[in-house]
Amino acid sequence: MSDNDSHTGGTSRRKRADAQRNEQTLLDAASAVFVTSGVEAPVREIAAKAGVGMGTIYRHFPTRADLIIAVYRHQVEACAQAAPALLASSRTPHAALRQWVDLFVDFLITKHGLAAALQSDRASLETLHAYFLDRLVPVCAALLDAAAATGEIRSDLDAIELMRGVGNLCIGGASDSRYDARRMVGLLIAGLRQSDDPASR
Amino acid sequence: MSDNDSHTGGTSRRKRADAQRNEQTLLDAASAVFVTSGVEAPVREIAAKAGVGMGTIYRHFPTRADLIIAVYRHQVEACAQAAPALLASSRTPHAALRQWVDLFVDFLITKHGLAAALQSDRASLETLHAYFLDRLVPVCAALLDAAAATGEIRSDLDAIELMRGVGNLCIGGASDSRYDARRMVGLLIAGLRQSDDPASR
DNA sequence: AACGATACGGAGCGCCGTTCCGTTTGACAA
DNA sequence: TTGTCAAACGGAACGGCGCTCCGTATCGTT
Repeated sequence: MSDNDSHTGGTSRRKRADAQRNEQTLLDAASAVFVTSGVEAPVREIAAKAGVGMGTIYRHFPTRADLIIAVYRHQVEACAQAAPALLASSRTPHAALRQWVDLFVDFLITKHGLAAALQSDRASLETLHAYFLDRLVPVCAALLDAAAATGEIRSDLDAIELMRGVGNLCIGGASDSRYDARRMVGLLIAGLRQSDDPASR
Repeated sequence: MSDNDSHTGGTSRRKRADAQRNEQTLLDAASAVFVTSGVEAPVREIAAKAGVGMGTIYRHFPTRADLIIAVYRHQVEACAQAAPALLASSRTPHAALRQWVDLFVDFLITKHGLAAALQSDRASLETLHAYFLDRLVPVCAALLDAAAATGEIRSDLDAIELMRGVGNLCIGGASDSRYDARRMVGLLIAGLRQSDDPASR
């Protein structure tokens, strides 16, 4: 629709060469800055690192969310596509769910501040929110449904809620030796198990 | 200790009346603004609500953390002091722990943005961090130890870690019908149980 | 070579936290 | 009551930030 399509009206206008170069330069710069300063790094810092002006960065990525999404799209995609394989290779759906959540957690805690950005209700980040949810919630839901079908876990929990919980647990998970996000998420997933133990209630 | 004592050095200087009034006015204003705009509300908004200048608010509460602490001190204290009673009245230490965490969660999710502020690593909020941890971690540790002593729960978890996990889960817990922080925390606490079920591992 | 269309750069605006200092006010002694 | 001064006040001002806007430069085509 709004894409610069290469077929409507024949071989129409393609994106200019310098624009393509700048987009890639910006992605590389943002990726580097996100590592050192987190995803909330000043826009000016990214622009400076890329050696471009403020206008350029906003033209390519109108909101910070667009930039973050572009930088991490590949890894999110990989995470999403790993689910079916895990489900097929694991002994139980619950094990597959656990492994998949591990992948997601690894991704989140290595991206400084991303988990926090994901949970933030800042309006400028709603696109980010939507992207992650749209892409990963169905994947998570499939794993959840499979595990619920075998009776391994309770079935009264939405994928959205679980993902938000996992995302929340990953906030501040890096660079703090007193907090291990992986362990907390492990607890959460363990708590998900259907318990026949009457003492639990 | 740090109070303006009325005896040291005889009847020495007491705090001026207008200063006392302004401090109370500021606490009331901040309390109101925190409800409507969250704990990250602009300082100017609080000053305006109280009808004082910028200088006044910073003189009474040098950092935002000081203000937040002053506003919520009573409730934190109540939460801390509830623990022994719960431990005495509950049938098991785990039940006491669950009830106490419920209290803590109720407190966090009703204060718009407080949970997020607690986890933020902004340097200006380190006082807030320290206050909550100093006050509540020992309380939580006592409950945790009691439950571990009976073998009800695993014993390899620090109170700090649990509290951070619970705090994290409460982020964004209000005003979002798709996410129930209480339920997530319930899962976490359930996952804490010592499981003799071999299928869990 | 000439000319649109496209993209670029950075000055500028508004918001925010924080500081700083000239002015006002309350408390106490004379 | 009045005088005095430390204490407290208020808000202008500064630096940093996100974001916009438009004059300028560059690309790709004729």
